Amino acid sequence: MRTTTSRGRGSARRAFRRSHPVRPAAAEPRPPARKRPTNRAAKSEARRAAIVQGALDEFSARGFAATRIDDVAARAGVAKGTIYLYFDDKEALFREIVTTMLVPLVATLEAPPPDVPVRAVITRFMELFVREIYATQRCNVIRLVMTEGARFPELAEFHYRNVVARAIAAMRALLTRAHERGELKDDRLIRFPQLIAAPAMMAIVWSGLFERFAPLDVEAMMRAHIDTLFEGCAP
Amino acid sequence: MRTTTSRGRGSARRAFRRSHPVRPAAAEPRPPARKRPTNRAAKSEARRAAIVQGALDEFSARGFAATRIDDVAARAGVAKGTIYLYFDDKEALFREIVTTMLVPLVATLEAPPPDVPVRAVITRFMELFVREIYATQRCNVIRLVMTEGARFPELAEFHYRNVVARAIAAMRALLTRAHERGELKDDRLIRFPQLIAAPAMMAIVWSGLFERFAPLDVEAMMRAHIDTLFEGCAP
DNA sequence: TGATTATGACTGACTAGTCAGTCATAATAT
DNA sequence: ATATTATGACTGACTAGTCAGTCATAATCA
Repeated sequence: MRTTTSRGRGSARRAFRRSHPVRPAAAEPRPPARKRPTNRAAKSEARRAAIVQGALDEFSARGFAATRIDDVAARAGVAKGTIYLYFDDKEALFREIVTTMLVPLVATLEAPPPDVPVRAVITRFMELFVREIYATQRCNVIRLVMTEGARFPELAEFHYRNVVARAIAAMRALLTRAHERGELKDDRLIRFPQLIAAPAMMAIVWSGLFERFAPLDVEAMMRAHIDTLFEGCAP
Repeated sequence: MRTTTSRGRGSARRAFRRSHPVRPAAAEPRPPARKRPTNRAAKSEARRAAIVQGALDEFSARGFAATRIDDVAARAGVAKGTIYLYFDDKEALFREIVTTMLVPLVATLEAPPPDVPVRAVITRFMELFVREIYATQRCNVIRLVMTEGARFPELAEFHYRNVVARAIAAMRALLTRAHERGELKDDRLIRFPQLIAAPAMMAIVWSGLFERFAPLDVEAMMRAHIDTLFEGCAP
Protein backbone atom coordinates (compact mmCIF):
# COMPACT_ATOMS: atom_id res chain seq x y z
CA MET A 1 0.00 0.00 0.00
CA ARG A 2 3.00 2.20 0.12
CA THR A 3 1.79 3.91 3.29
CA THR A 4 4.84 5.95 4.05
CA THR A 5 6.58 8.50 1.95
CA SER A 6 4.37 7.70 -0.97
CA ARG A 7 4.88 9.55 -4.21
CA GLY A 8 3.30 7.97 -7.24
CA ARG A 9 6.06 8.45 -9.76
CA GLY A 10 4.07 10.89 -11.88
CA SER A 11 1.96 12.63 -9.29
CA ALA A 12 0.02 15.83 -9.77
CA ARG A 13 2.93 18.20 -10.20
CA ARG A 14 0.49 20.65 -11.74
CA ALA A 15 -1.08 21.08 -8.35
CA PHE A 16 2.08 21.90 -6.52
CA ARG A 17 1.95 25.68 -6.75
CA ARG A 18 -1.62 25.74 -5.55
CA SER A 19 -0.83 23.31 -2.81
CA HIS A 20 1.98 25.30 -1.25
CA PRO A 21 1.13 28.93 -1.79
CA VAL A 22 2.65 31.70 0.28
CA ARG A 23 -0.85 33.04 0.30
CA PRO A 24 -1.40 33.73 -3.44
CA ALA A 25 -2.80 37.22 -2.88
CA ALA A 26 0.51 38.72 -1.81
CA ALA A 27 2.94 37.04 -4.16
CA GLU A 28 1.29 37.83 -7.49
CA PRO A 29 3.16 40.15 -9.86
CA ARG A 30 0.30 42.57 -9.80
CA PRO A 31 -2.76 41.80 -11.92
CA PRO A 32 -3.77 45.44 -11.55
CA ALA A 33 -7.00 45.00 -9.69
CA ARG A 34 -9.43 44.49 -12.57
CA LYS A 35 -13.00 43.98 -11.53
CA ARG A 36 -13.81 41.69 -8.62
CA PRO A 37 -10.59 39.73 -8.33
CA THR A 38 -12.56 37.50 -6.04
CA ASN A 39 -15.26 35.22 -7.33
CA ARG A 40 -13.00 32.52 -8.65
CA ALA A 41 -10.38 32.92 -5.96
CA ALA A 42 -12.93 33.01 -3.18
CA LYS A 43 -14.62 29.85 -4.35
CA SER A 44 -11.25 28.19 -4.63
CA GLU A 45 -10.35 29.10 -1.09
CA ALA A 46 -13.69 27.81 0.15
CA ARG A 47 -13.19 24.49 -1.61
CA ARG A 48 -9.73 24.18 -0.21
CA ALA A 49 -11.08 24.77 3.27
CA ALA A 50 -13.85 22.23 2.74
CA ILE A 51 -11.33 19.61 1.69
CA VAL A 52 -9.11 20.28 4.68
CA GLN A 53 -12.07 20.09 7.02
CA GLY A 54 -13.34 16.89 5.44
CA ALA A 55 -9.90 15.37 5.63
CA LEU A 56 -9.52 16.35 9.27
CA ASP A 57 -12.80 14.67 10.10
CA GLU A 58 -11.89 11.49 8.27
CA PHE A 59 -8.33 11.31 9.53
CA SER A 60 -9.52 11.93 13.07
CA ALA A 61 -12.05 9.16 12.83
CA ARG A 62 -9.98 6.57 11.00
CA GLY A 63 -6.30 7.48 11.08
CA PHE A 64 -4.15 8.04 8.05
CA ALA A 65 -3.93 4.60 6.49
CA ALA A 66 -7.60 3.72 6.78
CA THR A 67 -8.88 7.01 5.43
CA ARG A 68 -10.12 6.78 1.88
CA ILE A 69 -9.67 9.78 -0.35
CA ASP A 70 -13.10 9.03 -1.78
CA ASP A 71 -14.60 9.57 1.63
CA VAL A 72 -12.76 12.83 2.11
CA ALA A 73 -14.08 13.95 -1.25
CA ALA A 74 -17.61 12.95 -0.37
CA ARG A 75 -17.43 14.78 2.94
CA ALA A 76 -16.10 17.90 1.25
CA GLY A 77 -18.80 17.71 -1.42
CA VAL A 78 -16.18 17.53 -4.13
CA ALA A 79 -15.02 15.02 -6.72
CA LYS A 80 -12.05 12.88 -5.96
CA GLY A 81 -9.93 14.46 -8.65
CA THR A 82 -10.46 17.90 -7.21
CA ILE A 83 -8.51 16.97 -4.13
CA TYR A 84 -5.49 16.28 -6.31
CA LEU A 85 -5.86 19.76 -7.79
CA TYR A 86 -5.23 21.20 -4.36
CA PHE A 87 -2.89 18.67 -2.83
CA ASP A 88 -0.09 16.58 -4.18
CA ASP A 89 -1.12 13.39 -2.48
CA LYS A 90 -2.70 11.95 0.61
CA GLU A 91 0.36 12.69 2.67
CA ALA A 92 0.55 16.34 1.64
CA LEU A 93 -3.06 16.72 2.69
CA PHE A 94 -2.21 15.18 6.02
CA ARG A 95 0.75 17.50 6.53
CA GLU A 96 -1.32 20.54 5.67
CA ILE A 97 -3.82 19.76 8.39
CA VAL A 98 -1.25 19.28 11.08
CA THR A 99 0.62 22.39 10.12
CA THR A 100 -2.24 24.83 9.82
CA MET A 101 -4.00 23.64 12.94
CA LEU A 102 -1.10 23.57 15.35
CA VAL A 103 1.62 26.01 14.38
CA PRO A 104 -0.46 29.18 14.92
CA LEU A 105 -1.13 28.12 18.48
CA VAL A 106 2.50 28.22 19.49
CA ALA A 107 2.63 31.97 19.09
CA THR A 108 0.39 32.24 22.12
CA LEU A 109 2.94 30.41 24.23
CA GLU A 110 5.75 32.58 22.95
CA ALA A 111 4.04 35.89 23.60
CA PRO A 112 6.15 37.55 26.28
CA PRO A 113 4.42 36.31 29.41
CA PRO A 114 3.87 38.98 32.04
CA ASP A 115 6.10 38.71 35.06
CA VAL A 116 3.39 37.41 37.30
CA PRO A 117 4.04 34.39 39.51
CA VAL A 118 4.89 31.25 37.50
CA ARG A 119 2.07 29.42 39.09
CA ALA A 120 -0.39 31.93 37.69
CA VAL A 121 1.14 31.67 34.23
CA ILE A 122 1.09 27.89 34.23
CA THR A 123 -2.45 27.88 35.53
CA ARG A 124 -3.40 30.07 32.59
CA PHE A 125 -1.63 27.69 30.22
CA MET A 126 -3.63 24.81 31.55
CA GLU A 127 -6.87 26.71 31.12
CA LEU A 128 -5.76 27.49 27.60
CA PHE A 129 -5.05 23.83 27.00
CA VAL A 130 -8.48 22.75 28.16
CA ARG A 131 -10.32 25.47 26.25
CA GLU A 132 -8.32 25.73 23.03
CA ILE A 133 -7.02 22.21 22.58
CA TYR A 134 -8.77 19.61 24.65
CA ALA A 135 -12.23 20.90 23.83
CA THR A 136 -11.55 21.48 20.14
CA GLN A 137 -10.55 19.65 16.99
CA ARG A 138 -6.95 20.49 17.74
CA CYS A 139 -7.14 17.68 20.23
CA ASN A 140 -7.70 15.30 17.33
CA VAL A 141 -4.81 16.79 15.42
CA ILE A 142 -2.43 16.29 18.30
CA ARG A 143 -3.72 12.78 18.70
CA LEU A 144 -3.01 12.25 15.01
CA VAL A 145 0.56 13.45 15.39
CA MET A 146 1.05 11.08 18.29
CA THR A 147 -0.50 8.09 16.57
CA GLU A 148 0.85 8.56 13.05
CA GLY A 149 4.02 10.50 13.76
CA ALA A 150 6.22 7.44 14.05
CA ARG A 151 5.29 6.47 10.48
CA PHE A 152 5.99 9.94 9.10
CA PRO A 153 9.46 10.87 10.26
CA GLU A 154 9.49 14.20 8.44
CA LEU A 155 6.14 15.06 9.94
CA ALA A 156 7.37 14.21 13.40
CA GLU A 157 10.47 16.28 12.88
CA PHE A 158 8.52 19.20 11.48
CA HIS A 159 6.19 19.04 14.42
CA TYR A 160 9.06 18.88 16.84
CA ARG A 161 10.84 21.89 15.39
CA ASN A 162 7.76 24.04 14.87
CA VAL A 163 5.64 23.13 17.84
CA VAL A 164 7.31 21.10 20.55
CA ALA A 165 10.78 22.66 20.56
CA ARG A 166 9.34 26.15 20.50
CA ALA A 167 6.88 25.40 23.27
CA ILE A 168 9.63 23.90 25.38
CA ALA A 169 11.97 26.83 24.78
CA ALA A 170 9.26 29.29 25.76
CA MET A 171 8.53 27.29 28.86
CA ARG A 172 12.19 27.12 29.81
CA ALA A 173 12.60 30.87 29.46
CA LEU A 174 9.61 31.43 31.68
CA LEU A 175 10.81 28.95 34.28
CA THR A 176 14.34 30.30 34.27
CA ARG A 177 13.14 33.79 35.07
CA ALA A 178 10.92 32.41 37.78
CA HIS A 179 13.85 30.50 39.20
CA GLU A 180 15.94 33.69 39.26
CA ARG A 181 13.13 35.44 41.07
CA GLY A 182 13.32 32.66 43.63
CA GLU A 183 9.96 31.15 42.83
CA LEU A 184 11.33 27.65 42.24
CA LYS A 185 13.37 25.66 44.70
CA ASP A 186 15.63 24.17 42.00
CA ASP A 187 16.02 23.56 38.26
CA ARG A 188 14.08 20.31 37.99
CA LEU A 189 11.30 21.73 35.84
CA ILE A 190 13.77 23.70 33.75
CA ARG A 191 15.52 20.49 32.86
CA PHE A 192 12.30 18.60 32.25
CA PRO A 193 9.49 20.92 31.19
CA GLN A 194 7.90 17.75 29.81
CA LEU A 195 6.74 17.11 33.36
CA ILE A 196 4.44 20.09 33.09
CA ALA A 197 2.83 18.94 29.87
CA ALA A 198 2.69 15.22 30.61
CA PRO A 199 -0.78 15.20 32.18
CA ALA A 200 -2.14 17.17 29.24
CA MET A 201 -0.85 14.47 26.93
CA MET A 202 -2.23 11.82 29.22
CA ALA A 203 -5.62 13.50 28.97
CA ILE A 204 -5.55 13.43 25.18
CA VAL A 205 -4.52 9.79 25.01
CA TRP A 206 -7.00 8.78 27.71
CA SER A 207 -9.92 10.48 26.05
CA GLY A 208 -9.08 8.82 22.76
CA LEU A 209 -8.98 5.34 24.23
CA PHE A 210 -11.04 5.12 27.38
CA GLU A 211 -13.40 8.08 27.51
CA ARG A 212 -16.40 5.92 26.61
CA PHE A 213 -16.29 3.78 29.71
CA ALA A 214 -13.99 5.73 32.03
CA PRO A 215 -14.51 9.45 31.57
CA LEU A 216 -11.94 11.78 33.02
CA ASP A 217 -12.56 15.17 34.64
CA VAL A 218 -9.71 16.89 32.88
CA GLU A 219 -10.15 20.29 34.46
CA ALA A 220 -10.04 18.82 37.93
CA MET A 221 -7.03 16.73 37.04
CA MET A 222 -5.22 19.77 35.75
CA ARG A 223 -5.92 21.64 38.96
CA ALA A 224 -4.65 18.70 40.98
CA HIS A 225 -1.60 18.61 38.73
CA ILE A 226 -0.73 22.23 39.38
CA ASP A 227 -1.21 21.85 43.10
CA THR A 228 1.10 18.86 43.07
CA LEU A 229 3.59 20.62 40.86
CA PHE A 230 4.06 23.43 43.33
CA GLU A 231 3.16 22.05 46.71
CA GLY A 232 3.94 18.38 46.33
CA CYS A 233 2.03 15.69 48.17
CA ALA A 234 4.11 15.11 51.26
CA PRO A 235 2.38 16.65 54.28
CA MET B 1 -8.89 -1.56 2.93
CA ARG B 2 -11.24 -2.59 5.66
CA THR B 3 -8.78 -1.77 8.38
CA THR B 4 -11.05 -1.94 11.35
CA THR B 5 -13.04 -4.86 12.59
CA SER B 6 -12.13 -6.78 9.50
CA ARG B 7 -13.49 -10.27 9.09
CA GLY B 8 -13.45 -11.67 5.62
CA ARG B 9 -16.88 -13.20 5.49
CA GLY B 10 -15.67 -16.79 5.59
CA SER B 11 -12.63 -16.56 7.78
CA ALA B 12 -10.65 -19.38 9.32
CA ARG B 13 -13.12 -20.60 11.90
CA ARG B 14 -11.17 -23.81 12.06
CA ALA B 15 -8.34 -21.92 13.66
CA PHE B 16 -10.34 -20.39 16.43
CA ARG B 17 -9.69 -22.95 19.10
CA ARG B 18 -5.97 -22.87 18.47
CA SER B 19 -5.98 -19.12 18.50
CA HIS B 20 -7.44 -18.67 21.96
CA PRO B 21 -6.08 -21.52 24.02
CA VAL B 22 -5.80 -21.34 27.76
CA ARG B 23 -2.22 -22.51 27.38
CA PRO B 24 -2.61 -25.92 25.72
CA ALA B 25 -0.07 -27.66 27.97
CA ALA B 26 -2.08 -27.28 31.16
CA ALA B 27 -5.56 -27.90 29.82
CA GLU B 28 -4.90 -31.17 28.06
CA PRO B 29 -6.73 -34.21 29.39
CA ARG B 30 -3.48 -36.03 30.09
CA PRO B 31 -1.61 -37.52 27.12
CA PRO B 32 0.02 -39.94 29.51
CA ALA B 33 3.64 -39.15 28.84
CA ARG B 34 4.57 -41.53 26.06
CA LYS B 35 8.07 -41.16 24.81
CA ARG B 36 8.93 -37.57 24.08
CA PRO B 37 5.49 -36.09 24.50
CA THR B 38 7.15 -33.11 22.96
CA ASN B 39 8.28 -33.23 19.40
CA ARG B 40 5.05 -32.13 17.81
CA ALA B 41 3.78 -29.94 20.61
CA ALA B 42 7.12 -28.32 21.21
CA LYS B 43 7.62 -27.49 17.58
CA SER B 44 4.14 -26.08 17.46
CA GLU B 45 4.75 -23.90 20.47
CA ALA B 46 8.01 -22.68 18.98
CA ARG B 47 6.34 -21.78 15.70
CA ARG B 48 3.62 -19.96 17.52
CA ALA B 49 6.19 -17.99 19.44
CA ALA B 50 8.12 -17.20 16.27
CA ILE B 51 4.98 -15.87 14.65
CA VAL B 52 4.12 -13.72 17.63
CA GLN B 53 7.63 -12.34 17.75
CA GLY B 54 7.69 -11.63 14.04
CA ALA B 55 4.33 -9.95 14.25
CA LEU B 56 5.45 -7.84 17.19
CA ASP B 57 8.47 -6.66 15.24
CA GLU B 58 6.45 -5.79 12.18
CA PHE B 59 3.58 -4.16 14.04
CA SER B 60 6.07 -2.15 16.08
CA ALA B 61 7.82 -0.93 12.98
CA ARG B 62 4.81 -0.24 10.78
CA GLY B 63 1.64 -0.17 12.82
CA PHE B 64 -1.34 -2.43 12.30
CA ALA B 65 -2.70 -1.34 8.95
CA ALA B 66 0.62 -1.15 7.13
CA THR B 67 1.90 -4.50 8.35
CA ARG B 68 1.70 -7.21 5.72
CA ILE B 69 1.02 -10.75 6.83
CA ASP B 70 3.53 -11.88 4.20
CA ASP B 71 6.23 -9.94 6.01
CA VAL B 72 5.28 -11.41 9.35
CA ALA B 73 5.50 -14.85 7.80
CA ALA B 74 8.89 -14.12 6.29
CA ARG B 75 10.21 -12.81 9.58
CA ALA B 76 8.92 -15.85 11.42
CA GLY B 77 10.45 -18.15 8.81
CA VAL B 78 7.06 -19.63 8.07
CA ALA B 79 4.64 -19.72 5.15
CA LYS B 80 1.79 -17.29 5.09
CA GLY B 81 -0.83 -19.99 5.46
CA THR B 82 0.80 -21.26 8.62
CA ILE B 83 -0.09 -18.06 10.39
CA TYR B 84 -3.73 -18.77 9.73
CA LEU B 85 -3.29 -22.17 11.33
CA TYR B 86 -2.43 -20.45 14.57
CA PHE B 87 -4.50 -17.27 14.40
CA ASP B 88 -7.92 -16.45 13.11
CA ASP B 89 -6.91 -13.29 11.36
CA LYS B 90 -4.64 -10.30 11.51
CA GLU B 91 -6.63 -8.74 14.30
CA ALA B 92 -6.50 -11.85 16.46
CA LEU B 93 -2.75 -11.88 16.05
CA PHE B 94 -2.61 -8.28 17.12
CA ARG B 95 -4.76 -8.91 20.18
CA GLU B 96 -2.64 -11.88 21.18
CA ILE B 97 0.48 -9.78 21.27
CA VAL B 98 -1.01 -7.05 23.38
CA THR B 99 -2.52 -9.52 25.77
CA THR B 100 0.39 -11.80 26.38
CA MET B 101 2.92 -9.02 26.64
CA LEU B 102 1.11 -6.72 29.01
CA VAL B 103 -1.32 -8.60 31.20
CA PRO B 104 1.29 -10.64 33.09
CA LEU B 105 3.02 -7.46 34.13
CA VAL B 106 0.05 -6.17 36.06
CA ALA B 107 0.41 -8.92 38.60
CA THR B 108 3.58 -7.27 39.77
CA LEU B 109 1.69 -4.11 40.56
CA GLU B 110 -1.00 -6.00 42.38
CA ALA B 111 1.35 -8.02 44.55
CA PRO B 112 0.67 -6.80 48.07
CA PRO B 113 3.20 -4.01 48.36
CA PRO B 114 5.02 -3.93 51.65
CA ASP B 115 4.04 -1.15 54.00
CA VAL B 116 7.10 0.92 53.37
CA PRO B 117 6.80 4.64 52.67
CA VAL B 118 4.78 5.39 49.50
CA ARG B 119 7.67 7.29 48.11
CA ALA B 120 9.83 4.19 48.22
CA VAL B 121 7.14 2.10 46.58
CA ILE B 122 6.57 4.60 43.80
CA THR B 123 10.29 4.94 43.28
CA ARG B 124 10.47 1.21 42.84
CA PHE B 125 7.60 1.33 40.35
CA MET B 126 9.45 3.88 38.30
CA GLU B 127 12.59 1.78 38.28
CA LEU B 128 10.44 -1.14 37.22
CA PHE B 129 8.97 0.95 34.44
CA VAL B 130 12.36 1.92 33.10
CA ARG B 131 13.81 -1.56 33.32
CA GLU B 132 10.86 -3.74 32.39
CA ILE B 133 8.94 -1.54 30.01
CA TYR B 134 10.84 1.40 28.66
CA ALA B 135 13.94 -0.63 27.88
CA THR B 136 12.09 -3.61 26.43
CA GLN B 137 9.75 -4.54 23.63
CA ARG B 138 6.84 -3.94 25.97
CA CYS B 139 7.45 -0.30 25.27
CA ASN B 140 6.50 -0.94 21.65
CA VAL B 141 3.42 -2.85 22.70
CA ILE B 142 2.18 0.00 24.84
CA ARG B 143 2.92 2.38 22.02
CA LEU B 144 0.85 0.14 19.77
CA VAL B 145 -2.07 0.22 22.15
CA MET B 146 -1.88 3.99 22.25
CA THR B 147 -1.59 4.44 18.52
CA GLU B 148 -4.01 1.78 17.33
CA GLY B 149 -6.35 1.58 20.30
CA ALA B 150 -8.75 4.18 19.01
CA ARG B 151 -9.35 2.04 15.88
CA PHE B 152 -9.91 -1.13 17.88
CA PRO B 153 -12.54 -0.30 20.48
CA GLU B 154 -12.67 -3.84 21.86
CA LEU B 155 -8.92 -3.89 22.18
CA ALA B 156 -8.93 -0.57 23.99
CA GLU B 157 -11.63 -1.83 26.32
CA PHE B 158 -9.86 -5.10 26.93
CA HIS B 159 -6.66 -3.23 27.68
CA TYR B 160 -8.47 -0.87 29.99
CA ARG B 161 -10.13 -3.63 31.99
CA ASN B 162 -7.14 -5.93 32.18
CA VAL B 163 -4.28 -3.51 32.48
CA VAL B 164 -5.18 0.09 33.14
CA ALA B 165 -8.09 -0.36 35.53
CA ARG B 166 -6.22 -2.94 37.54
CA ALA B 167 -3.09 -0.82 37.72
CA ILE B 168 -5.11 2.16 38.83
CA ALA B 169 -6.99 0.17 41.43
CA ALA B 170 -3.75 -1.19 42.85
CA MET B 171 -2.29 2.28 42.91
CA ARG B 172 -5.35 3.70 44.64
CA ALA B 173 -5.22 1.04 47.32
CA LEU B 174 -1.60 1.79 47.94
CA LEU B 175 -2.19 5.53 48.07
CA THR B 176 -5.21 5.22 50.31
CA ARG B 177 -3.24 3.29 52.89
CA ALA B 178 -0.47 5.84 52.68
CA HIS B 179 -2.99 8.63 53.16
CA GLU B 180 -4.34 6.91 56.25
CA ARG B 181 -0.83 6.61 57.58
CA GLY B 182 -0.53 10.37 57.09
CA GLU B 183 2.00 10.20 54.33
CA LEU B 184 -0.02 12.30 51.91
CA LYS B 185 -1.35 15.76 52.63
CA ASP B 186 -4.63 15.15 50.77
CA ASP B 187 -6.47 12.87 48.31
CA ARG B 188 -5.30 14.47 45.07
CA LEU B 189 -3.28 11.51 43.88
CA ILE B 190 -5.95 9.10 44.99
CA ARG B 191 -8.42 10.87 42.75
CA PHE B 192 -5.98 11.11 39.85
CA PRO B 193 -3.39 8.34 39.93
CA GLN B 194 -2.94 9.18 36.24
CA LEU B 195 -0.71 11.99 37.42
CA ILE B 196 1.81 9.46 38.63
CA ALA B 197 1.93 7.59 35.33
CA ALA B 198 1.71 10.58 33.00
CA PRO B 199 5.46 11.16 32.66
CA ALA B 200 5.99 7.48 31.88
CA MET B 201 3.54 7.80 29.04
CA MET B 202 5.17 10.99 27.93
CA ALA B 203 8.48 9.13 27.79
CA ILE B 204 7.02 6.41 25.58
CA VAL B 205 5.43 8.85 23.17
CA TRP B 206 8.50 11.07 23.12
CA SER B 207 10.87 8.27 22.35
CA GLY B 208 8.65 7.09 19.54
CA LEU B 209 8.48 10.48 17.88
CA PHE B 210 11.46 12.58 18.81
CA GLU B 211 14.19 10.35 20.19
CA ARG B 212 16.24 10.60 17.00
CA PHE B 213 16.91 14.30 17.28
CA ALA B 214 15.95 15.10 20.86
CA PRO B 215 16.90 12.24 23.14
CA LEU B 216 15.45 12.19 26.62
CA ASP B 217 17.14 11.04 29.81
CA VAL B 218 14.20 9.08 31.07
CA GLU B 219 15.74 7.91 34.31
CA ALA B 220 16.65 11.45 35.30
CA MET B 221 13.20 12.67 34.33
CA MET B 222 11.58 10.02 36.46
CA ARG B 223 13.67 11.01 39.46
CA ALA B 224 12.74 14.65 38.91
CA HIS B 225 9.13 13.56 38.65
CA ILE B 226 9.16 11.78 41.97
CA ASP B 227 10.85 14.68 43.69
CA THR B 228 8.23 17.01 42.29
CA LEU B 229 5.44 14.66 43.18
CA PHE B 230 6.37 14.68 46.84
CA GLU B 231 8.16 17.92 47.49
CA GLY B 232 6.70 20.21 44.85
CA CYS B 233 8.67 23.01 43.27
CA ALA B 234 7.77 26.01 45.38
CA PRO B 235 10.69 26.91 47.66
C1' DT C 1 -23.90 46.42 -23.82
C1' DG C 2 -24.24 41.82 -25.36
C1' DA C 3 -21.90 38.15 -28.12
C1' DT C 4 -17.85 35.29 -28.62
C1' DT C 5 -13.90 33.03 -27.21
C1' DA C 6 -10.54 31.44 -23.71
C1' DT C 7 -9.59 29.57 -19.31
C1' DG C 8 -8.95 26.35 -15.86
C1' DA C 9 -11.67 24.29 -12.12
C1' DC C 10 -14.07 20.22 -11.81
C1' DT C 11 -15.55 15.51 -12.71
C1' DG C 12 -15.56 10.37 -12.23
C1' DA C 13 -14.58 6.24 -14.79
C1' DC C 14 -10.43 3.91 -15.16
C1' DT C 15 -5.65 1.80 -14.32
C1' DA C 16 -2.35 -0.43 -11.94
C1' DG C 17 -1.41 -2.29 -8.00
C1' DT C 18 -1.86 -4.15 -3.02
C1' DC C 19 -2.85 -7.57 0.33
C1' DA C 20 -5.91 -10.49 3.59
C1' DG C 21 -7.40 -14.73 3.56
C1' DT C 22 -8.15 -19.61 1.05
C1' DC C 23 -7.29 -24.21 -0.32
C1' DA C 24 -5.33 -27.99 -3.09
C1' DT C 25 -1.16 -30.18 -2.49
C1' DA C 26 3.07 -31.63 -0.12
C1' DA C 27 5.76 -32.81 3.88
C1' DT C 28 6.16 -34.89 8.27
C1' DA C 29 5.28 -37.21 12.54
C1' DT C 30 3.22 -41.06 14.93
C1' DA D 1 -0.60 -46.00 6.78
C1' DT D 2 -2.82 -41.91 7.95
C1' DA D 3 -3.57 -37.94 10.67
C1' DT D 4 -1.64 -33.74 11.38
C1' DT D 5 0.73 -29.74 10.01
C1' DA D 6 2.84 -26.76 6.53
C1' DT D 7 3.11 -24.52 2.04
C1' DG D 8 2.53 -20.80 -1.35
C1' DA D 9 0.06 -19.85 -5.62
C1' DC D 10 -4.23 -17.88 -6.15
C1' DT D 11 -8.54 -15.06 -5.66
C1' DG D 12 -11.28 -11.27 -4.91
C1' DA D 13 -12.08 -7.08 -2.62
C1' DC D 14 -10.38 -2.66 -2.38
C1' DT D 15 -8.05 1.99 -3.37
C1' DA D 16 -4.48 5.82 -4.54
C1' DG D 17 -3.79 8.40 -8.14
C1' DT D 18 -4.73 9.70 -13.37
C1' DC D 19 -6.57 12.11 -17.27
C1' DA D 20 -9.64 13.10 -21.17
C1' DG D 21 -13.42 15.66 -21.36
C1' DT D 22 -17.17 19.15 -19.55
C1' DC D 23 -18.85 23.56 -18.37
C1' DA D 24 -19.30 27.76 -15.53
C1' DT D 25 -16.96 31.91 -15.45
C1' DA D 26 -13.80 35.49 -17.02
C1' DA D 27 -11.69 38.07 -20.71
C1' DT D 28 -12.07 40.11 -24.98
C1' DC D 29 -14.31 41.91 -28.90
C1' DA D 30 -17.82 44.45 -31.83
